[in-house]
Amino acid sequence: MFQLPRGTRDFTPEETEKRRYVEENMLSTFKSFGYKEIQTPTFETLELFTAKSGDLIIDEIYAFSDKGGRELALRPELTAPVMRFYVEKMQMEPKPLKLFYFGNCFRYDRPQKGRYREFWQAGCEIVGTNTPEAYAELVAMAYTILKNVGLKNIKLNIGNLNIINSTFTQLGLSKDDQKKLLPLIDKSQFDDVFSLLPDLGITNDSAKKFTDMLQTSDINKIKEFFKEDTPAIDELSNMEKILDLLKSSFNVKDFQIKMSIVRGLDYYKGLVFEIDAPVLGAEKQLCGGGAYDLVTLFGGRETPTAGFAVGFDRTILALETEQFAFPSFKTDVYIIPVSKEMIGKSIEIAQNLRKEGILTDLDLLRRGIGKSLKYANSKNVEKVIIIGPKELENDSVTLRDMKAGDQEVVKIADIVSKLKNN
RNA sequence: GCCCGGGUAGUGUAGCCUGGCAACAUAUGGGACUGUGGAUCCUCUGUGGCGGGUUCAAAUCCCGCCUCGGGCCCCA
Repeated sequence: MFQLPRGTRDFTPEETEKRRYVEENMLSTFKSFGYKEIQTPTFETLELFTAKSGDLIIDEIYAFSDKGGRELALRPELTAPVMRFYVEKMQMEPKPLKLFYFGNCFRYDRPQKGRYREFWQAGCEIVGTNTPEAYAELVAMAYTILKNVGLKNIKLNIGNLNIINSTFTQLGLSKDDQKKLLPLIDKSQFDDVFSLLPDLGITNDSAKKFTDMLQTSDINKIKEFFKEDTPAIDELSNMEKILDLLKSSFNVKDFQIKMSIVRGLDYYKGLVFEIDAPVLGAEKQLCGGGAYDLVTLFGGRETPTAGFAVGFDRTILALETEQFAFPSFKTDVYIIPVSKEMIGKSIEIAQNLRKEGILTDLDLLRRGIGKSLKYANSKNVEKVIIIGPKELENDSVTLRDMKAGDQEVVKIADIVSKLKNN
């Protein structure tokens, strides 16, 4: 017996149908916002990812050498590949450039619910604009994607790294000090932040104002923290515009300002946001994104970029936890030949139905009618066509409605119209 | 990488503590039923995650590993 590799999964027909439904739903939302889908390879050069995220992450990357000695890696995420693609081949495309993707990614991590070694991400990047309306649209689209697939209970949090950085500057905190604070802020351990600040030379009063600011969702309170002429004021008014547009024009109202969003890496600039599904427990983040700069890191001409990624597997889990009613995908018709002699004619009829776009299955086990009906029933097929010599003499078949339990004799020429009318 | 809890036919479970023929339900194939389903009955097939130890004897006790899950770490 062989076993699945740790952290990977098989998907049954039912699961695959669910996943395909959600995938198509997500992709159509991207498209509705004018985004175009792209694809990149499953593996890339290892340095693409280490350049972006540092050598540390190599522990969590599926890295390998190929037979030519090239250092390669299964992609752990898709932003870097998309930006590589952009810098290599798409820099001259008209702006803004709106790209989305859907694909599997790989991380060597301890698996648990909502975290797998092979997982799927849907996401997008927008290149060449940093207007408030572009960012508001980005956030609204992330929110809309999750709402459109049918999630009821999600939480959208919006922050801004430039503003956080300005607070550090204003408080006169060194890079080292910031490194101590950021993990605590990220984990919302504000009491620990507060008690650490005096050690870094911050007065109790400032420390209080700082930790209050981190926890407020009132943008005016955040403004009060800053002196009039700091760059943060511009960033704040930008953020205010984004939030206004979200609320009044995109009609996305249930979000929170959360200044304590830090996100992992330092190529994020300005806007950051996250969407959680509280039902999921420990691994509850469904979506994360923001503005970032990878283009210059990858050798391209400087241009604003922003994007987000949605955890596809977690979205499915959240839908299941919320007991979402996934549509069922049934076979429309099951054809039963009553005897061996009827098989040829049955196949012929099946083929005609298939040409008409009717999902048609056919008995392939030469089973009796009773068993065949039982099978059709267990597969939730709605209609059964029974093909036997009696009806065939009049160019007819028996069409049986499995739900109602009644049946009628129908001319072969009329089957399609009969089926389509129901 | 750390702590904790699981793993018994395809699926869901019992038995484990206190070692003694592996059980039940359901599903699958065949049949009762040679032209009519969901019911009923009969029947075939299919089981201890893997490896080692203790023992006359291991699903059961012990050890290691694999794997799933809860919580950490991390989360690009």
